[in-house]
Amino acid sequence: MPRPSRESYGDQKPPYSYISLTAMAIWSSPEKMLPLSDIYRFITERFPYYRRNTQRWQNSLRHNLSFNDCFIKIPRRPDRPGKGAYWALHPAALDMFENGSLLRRRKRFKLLKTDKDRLENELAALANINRFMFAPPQPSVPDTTPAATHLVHQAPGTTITSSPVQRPKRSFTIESLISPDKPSADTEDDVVTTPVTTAPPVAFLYNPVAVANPTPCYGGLVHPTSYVHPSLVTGLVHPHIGFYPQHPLTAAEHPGVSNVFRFSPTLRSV
DNA sequence: CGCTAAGTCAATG
DNA sequence: CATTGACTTAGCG
Repeated sequence: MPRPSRESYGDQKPPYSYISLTAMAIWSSPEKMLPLSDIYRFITERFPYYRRNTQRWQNSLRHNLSFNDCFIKIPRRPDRPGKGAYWALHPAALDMFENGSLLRRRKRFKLLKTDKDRLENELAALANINRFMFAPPQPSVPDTTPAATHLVHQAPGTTITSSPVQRPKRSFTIESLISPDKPSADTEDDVVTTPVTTAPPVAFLYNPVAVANPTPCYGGLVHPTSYVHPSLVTGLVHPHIGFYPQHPLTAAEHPGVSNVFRFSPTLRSV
């Protein structure tokens, strides 16, 4: 035996809840988001216990994904093969297990209805953008070089109803759980160092925790974990979606889609 | 022990 | 694959 390698619980049930397991899987991925199938794979590869009764626990796990606000479903980019959406962690839920058991959180992570609705709107809009961005003609994926050329445009009536989501807490504990397997010089320690920027950053990272490195955008860099004021947002950057300049989508042309470009109070720095 | 998070079963899109 | 509900099980203060 070369080495035990994995956190070998053998065939014994690991001391983690489905939520913990799922969070680990998602967090271990480069993009911080995974399709269901990959979440399954992560779990079965690491924990032999879950190689049996798959029907049962996978059903439960799915139940968790839908039921818990800490998981957000992000539409798959049409130009990526595979089925099902991607699942990510809600940025505000990263400290879910902090000073708590991995078997049972102290409290359930629940979004305020208002915040939940907003998120839903944004994600719905995201799906719309996908359709239009990857329309029939040809999939011009503006992934690598954004080249945005549009001015800041504060959406009319963009009220920043900053709900009292105080999160001055720490980072993630899941991180350490999966580290033995993943050296990744991923997230540095300089997290949280760049709160509210006042200058150049002009893009809004839809899923701030999804990208390992700062994403170059029009006008400067935006740290994945930084808060970007809505008035500075000219487009949207998402690791899975690419860059979307605000221009092509005006409230007028695409009613109901404009709010994609508004900053969501629920997605502040972590 | 009580509270409530977590897990199960299963119907329904 | 995803959502939901009704119900059971079980962590933890």
